[in-house]
Amino acid sequence: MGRAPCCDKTKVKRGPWSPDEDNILKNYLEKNGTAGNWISLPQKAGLRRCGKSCRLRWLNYLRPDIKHGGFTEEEDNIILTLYSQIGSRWSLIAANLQGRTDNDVKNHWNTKLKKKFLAAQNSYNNNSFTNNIDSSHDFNHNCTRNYYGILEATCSIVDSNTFTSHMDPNLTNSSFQFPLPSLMEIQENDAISSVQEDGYFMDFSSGISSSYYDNLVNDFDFQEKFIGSDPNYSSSSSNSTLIQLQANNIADFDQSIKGFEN
DNA sequence: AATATGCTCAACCGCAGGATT
DNA sequence: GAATCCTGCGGTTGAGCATAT
Repeated sequence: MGRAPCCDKTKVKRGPWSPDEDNILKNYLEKNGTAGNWISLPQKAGLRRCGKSCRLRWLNYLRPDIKHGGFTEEEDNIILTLYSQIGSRWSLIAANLQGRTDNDVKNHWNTKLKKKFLAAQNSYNNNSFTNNIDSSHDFNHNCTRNYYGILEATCSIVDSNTFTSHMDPNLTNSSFQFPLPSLMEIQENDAISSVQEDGYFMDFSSGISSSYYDNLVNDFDFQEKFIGSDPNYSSSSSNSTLIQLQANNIADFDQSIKGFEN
């Protein structure tokens, strides 16, 4: 047996709401609330509308705390960050934005942010990263995640007066971005990159997916250097596995980082 | 000025799942 | 336990507006 429709569609009004209807709904809800039942609300309020339509109109437009107007850059960043972590869970994303509804966020994503997001991903993923480190130099190194979910690494060459780039003699420090194949595969702060005296390392103390691992090893020419218990994360009840990957090629590091310069 | 195309966003739809009968 | 009700959610649609040709 099929599900009964929530209302008789031949007897309710559809389409855009008039100012009068808005007033009736707003006044009724401010006085009475929903009383826990949207389906019976339109009849009580004197509206020829489906209960679902009333609910949507209230939640997405009439509620007093709704913020109308364009999204700020900060809001964009929050949406992009959360989308990279949880996907299209619009209601959860909207819950992190004061005064925004899931419908607003979804529309904004579909019309503006999706293109921005995909363009950024394609741009990073099309760059092949050859991870070459000149081990004769000392680097300060730092990794953060930007709001596209891309891991950004910044290398500063500490002993810059001894460093000579083949591509650019003036290059003493730079930053590059390390594309992630999938935004959901590594949790924030799981990857700790480091430049050590014998090469470029990425350590994963918890949760590296097999596809990301394969990507590092095959596409980016990393090799497995160490796999075992991580002393920094072990406790009496559990141990974490440490996977350490080392870059194979050392030769053209300055060329690589120049290619990923901001 | 007229028409085509693209964009925005309010509204609708169907489904999932929890609550109630 | 099954049937039904209701809410909330994400995907989609289409009217209206803006811009390009």
